[in-house]
Amino acid sequence: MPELPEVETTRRRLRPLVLGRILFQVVHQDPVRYRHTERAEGRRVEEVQRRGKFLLLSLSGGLEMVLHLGMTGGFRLEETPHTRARFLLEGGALYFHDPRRFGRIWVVERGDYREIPLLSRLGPEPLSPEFSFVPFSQALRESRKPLKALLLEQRLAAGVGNIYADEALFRAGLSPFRRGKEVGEEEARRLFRALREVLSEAVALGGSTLSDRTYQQPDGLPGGYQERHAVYGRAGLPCLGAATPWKGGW
DNA sequence: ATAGGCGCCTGTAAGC
DNA sequence: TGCTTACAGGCGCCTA
Repeated sequence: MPELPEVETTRRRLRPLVLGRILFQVVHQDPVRYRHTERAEGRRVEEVQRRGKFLLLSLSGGLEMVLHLGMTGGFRLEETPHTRARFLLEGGALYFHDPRRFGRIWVVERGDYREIPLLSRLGPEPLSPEFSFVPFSQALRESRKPLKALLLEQRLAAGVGNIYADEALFRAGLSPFRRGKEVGEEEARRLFRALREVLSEAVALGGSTLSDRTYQQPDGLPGGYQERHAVYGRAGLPCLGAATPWKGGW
């Protein structure tokens, strides 16, 4: 569930905690999920960036630590029953918490993503100036897949998951079952715009913390966008601004 | 090219 | 109350 807004919020909170510090050791017992972390030891953290749902920590010596939070991954300031890796840093420790263990860590030569195929084929950042309508609508129309599936693929735009795919489609007034190639110019424009709006609003509010509280910031703070969800997790609930649940069908 | 299914993983909700 | 089963979902992978 950490999607672009949650990962971006994590990046912003994590950055001041690690920037310029030496990473002494990454302690864990899972060399399959957390690859080559020993390469990072003794390196300084030079920058903390995000690409789609990936966190990218530039390390001294031309290395890079890539993290994917999976569904339940996140950083905590203290140990938890689900601490999977301990980051021992100059000036303190950070704990990688991940109950379902879908999170992954790699340490690679900077920019060498051969071990991380998804990162290599990621589409454009939807909140960057490089996200432009023409290639977006062109890619839409080249596919017969349902819009929801297309949004989840990370090719049209990087960082969109279940929550924001649903929210953007709803805001654009498009059914998730519509096929890419059936979408007209005006509809494509609405989707393009809705994606940017929904994602930037969610970033501004610190992402979405669902009722399972699986996503939270290192200091335990929740996000604020869950209260704005128009559709995600709202099956059977009243429409926003309406008194009774929707009784319609598809 | 696309669809469907499984596996990974564990907490929680729902059903009996 | 206690047990079992279903579900959640990001992603890879396999088969049809």
